[in-house]
Amino acid sequence: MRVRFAPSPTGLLHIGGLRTALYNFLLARKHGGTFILRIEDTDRARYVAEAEQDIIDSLRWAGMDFDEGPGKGGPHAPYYQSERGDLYKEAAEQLLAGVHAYVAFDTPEDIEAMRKRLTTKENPNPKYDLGTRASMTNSLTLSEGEVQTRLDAGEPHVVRLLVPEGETIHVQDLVRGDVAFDSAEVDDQILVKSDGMPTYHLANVVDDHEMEITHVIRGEEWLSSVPKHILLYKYLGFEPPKMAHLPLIMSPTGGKLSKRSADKLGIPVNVQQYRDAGYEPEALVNFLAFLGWNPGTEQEVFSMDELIEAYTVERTGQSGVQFNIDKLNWYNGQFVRKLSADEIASRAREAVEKTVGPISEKQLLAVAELMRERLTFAHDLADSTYFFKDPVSYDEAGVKKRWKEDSAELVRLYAHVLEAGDEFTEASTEASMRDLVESQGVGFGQLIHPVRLATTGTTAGAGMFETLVLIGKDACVRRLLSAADALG
RNA sequence: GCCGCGUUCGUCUAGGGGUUUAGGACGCCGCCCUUUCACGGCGGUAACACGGGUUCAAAUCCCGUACGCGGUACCA
Repeated sequence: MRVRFAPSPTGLLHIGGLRTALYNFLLARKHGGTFILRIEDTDRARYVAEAEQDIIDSLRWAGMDFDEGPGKGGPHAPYYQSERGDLYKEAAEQLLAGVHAYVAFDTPEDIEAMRKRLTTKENPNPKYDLGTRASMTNSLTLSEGEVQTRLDAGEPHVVRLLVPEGETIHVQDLVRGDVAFDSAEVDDQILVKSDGMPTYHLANVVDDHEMEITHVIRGEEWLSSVPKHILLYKYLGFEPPKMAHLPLIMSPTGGKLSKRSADKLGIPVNVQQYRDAGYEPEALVNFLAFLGWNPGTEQEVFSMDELIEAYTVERTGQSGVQFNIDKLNWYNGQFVRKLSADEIASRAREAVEKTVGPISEKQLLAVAELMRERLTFAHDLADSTYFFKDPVSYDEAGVKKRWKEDSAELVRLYAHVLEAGDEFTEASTEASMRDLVESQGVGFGQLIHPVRLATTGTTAGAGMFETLVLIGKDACVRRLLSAADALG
């Protein structure tokens, strides 16, 4: 089994692309097959130089190493379509020789004029097909000599697929079953552009055959191109690979998840943005795997190895799926909690130091250990600045709810008790608080809530006494006293 | 317009003739745990697009309609 991920380097890798790569990767790993990366850089106008490195980095980050491809080589190198021109040229010549393709000299203006002439309400997109090819300038309408003369003169031309008449073209799609197309609906696709580069359709068919690809898994946007590919496989004498067309990822507001629509909703689309936002790669992978696929069990959280084990193409869904960032975030929390305190600390360090300045490894580790259950992202640690700095303000709603008439007095008393004590441990801080409330004849809550407010500035957090110990005796006393002054 | 694909809770989905008072997950709400917040546990909210057929029986099969998505490029 050999599968490929074949992106076009026109921009940063999109999560839809990552999901396509993932399904290919899972299939290959499950069956001990080969996962190939091929760069489809035949569109010189849309080429983006940084894109290739981004694709490679993103795949590695996500834990999907490829077996053959750029920088890695392999038996079918090179893995750039721009460097495989001879193969496409040869194929085009073979098609021309078998009269399954023809040369066309029409200029873009000619085609534009033809379309304008033929456009009606019923036919808003006239095609260059078996209905119109006879009225155009090509090797089907020109004499052999005339064609040769133009070719010799170096006249710009393209090579087009000669689509047959009256055929029904079938595809056995792994996720959709039998899909049939009438050849009358298929246009005479350009196979070789006037700059000599192949179009996707030709290059893709030639490469998939030459690289011995057995399974093509790609987005549904390709389904309507399949009849062209089937024809090419047939005319070239190639065996078509098995195909699976994936449901598209849609925006939460409907429509496809484009860069623009996502930006508007504040949803990242590029893998790099997820990486920068602090997502765990396993979480993104798990989430993406479940966007259009499910294992048929009730397990939701999967490691990459478990996904490989569980994956089957047959369980792929058929309808478009909406992107849901809440679920992704939930997955992220699941994976963050699986991390060691050490890993959480190293991921959070940059964000924490950015808000509170340099801190010791020991301290950061202790905070990570204490707060881990409360995190959605590792860098959420940076939100709890009170572990490192005195609070500069107190949560307004919290003060209103928890800070009573007697709070300042009680907090001061507690500060004095802590200051006088020899010990400063979870046990000692709790014991002195319990003693104090008893001697003052007040409820436990009347002290602990104001103490939390005074020492952290918030009403939420980990266990109070563990938190106090981490903050440290001097800082606790100082904070209690200054809060008592500030809040009265 | 034409062609192709699709349509089960708000979202991701299970279920593919009787097992279903349609199951799970996210979200939301409530309760429990608890000094708080989270985690966790328990419970709740909420769906078979519509209309015809086939059948003893349809979410499940067939047809139609509606709606959504994709394609209709010398882009991939």
